[in-house]
Amino acid sequence: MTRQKIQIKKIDNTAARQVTFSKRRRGLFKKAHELSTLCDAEIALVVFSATGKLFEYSSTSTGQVIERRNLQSERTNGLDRVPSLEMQIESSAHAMLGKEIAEKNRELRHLRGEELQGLNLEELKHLEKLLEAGLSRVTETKDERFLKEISNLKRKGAELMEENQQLKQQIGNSSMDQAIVPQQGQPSESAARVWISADPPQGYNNSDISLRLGLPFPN
Amino acid sequence: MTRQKIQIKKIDNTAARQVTFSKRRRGLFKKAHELSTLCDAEIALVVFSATGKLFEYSSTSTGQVIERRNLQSERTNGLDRVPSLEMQIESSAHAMLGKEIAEKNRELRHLRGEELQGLNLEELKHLEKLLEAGLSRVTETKDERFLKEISNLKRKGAELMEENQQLKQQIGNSSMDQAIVPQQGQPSESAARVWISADPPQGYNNSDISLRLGLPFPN
DNA sequence: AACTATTTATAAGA
DNA sequence: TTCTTATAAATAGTT
Repeated sequence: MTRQKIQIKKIDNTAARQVTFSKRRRGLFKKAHELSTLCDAEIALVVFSATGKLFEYSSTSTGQVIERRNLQSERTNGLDRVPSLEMQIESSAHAMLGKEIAEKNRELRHLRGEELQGLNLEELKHLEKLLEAGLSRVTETKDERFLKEISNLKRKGAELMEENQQLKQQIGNSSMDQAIVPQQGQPSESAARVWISADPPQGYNNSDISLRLGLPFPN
Repeated sequence: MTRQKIQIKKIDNTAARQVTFSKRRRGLFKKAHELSTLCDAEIALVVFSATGKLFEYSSTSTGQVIERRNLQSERTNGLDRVPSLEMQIESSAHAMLGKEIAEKNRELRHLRGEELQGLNLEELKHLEKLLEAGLSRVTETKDERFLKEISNLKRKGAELMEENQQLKQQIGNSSMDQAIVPQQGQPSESAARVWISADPPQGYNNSDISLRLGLPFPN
């Protein structure tokens, strides 16, 4: 556009082309910057050279402008959205996770005895075995838990009985020296009062204990 | 840049700014196109006016150039990647699906009687009930399936017996007229030969049938 | 990278 | 918005 007007078509000479690319690229970026400054515009300019080198200019951030463009073109039409390789990967990953969830749901329904019509006899038998095994393990664990509670309670009961005995002895001893303790009850009755807010002192069996302590198995 | 040189700073007058925006935008797009043509460059130019209007030029497709840019900057650094609102949404959806799968896996393991140590007595009891219910449904379905097979086989057996009877009669009749049929056997024995490649003709019970027809429950 | 003749872009005005 | 036009800016070809 000086010395001689040129045709706007690809420059054949490689060296000349690269020189022109450098010059014009600078000019283009300058113009882009002037426009954004003068007119308060948000601009992103991405340029790949013929050799694949990336140059970019942006008034703010290229990513930000691209995102804004995506939102904009999403609103107007659905066309020319950037599919984004990552997005495609994410989508297929999403689909796979969805399938996995569907499969697990199917498994769970089967284990709950639902939707069995699609299963053949072999599968039903396998499922039954699975459930029997699971059930026996769960029952076993539950029973172990019960037994542990029971032995805990037994131990606590024994400890309390022992403490009770000691208290009885204390009371018996001090009633000889001091008049503070009321003398109208039998020693066993006054000792029993220690138990009022806890457990009955005597005559309980294991199941009695668990119920009276308000354990979480009311049936 | 003519009649008078201007400062590169925001034009205050709104009307003047809009005029300049139009003029310079056209110039910028023209320059971008010339660069892409002359130097075989791939260009995307995205411009938002101060009023939010979107203008874009691209030598190929804006989306394509953006995608190429994303790949490029992914290779060089991890910076300024377009986070993309959708990508963020996808990511959190991904995380939620992941959690859902983890939860379902936990449920499945519990139903298989695994990892029960984290459950309390209430939960164990609930799990046990669930398994009992599931197991009873599965067993029921399985047994129904067995019974259906059995009645099917009974019906087939009855049909075959009837056919057998008819064949016996046919043979009995034709042996009177023709010498082709060998006479050395009892009528019942020659009739029995019809069964050779199928089923035994007589003396079976239901379980016999099911076994001999090779049904899919060998145990 | 620098020069410069020319073309091109465009500010201001209509 | 478009046209005009004086002038600033960009740049093709050369060094």
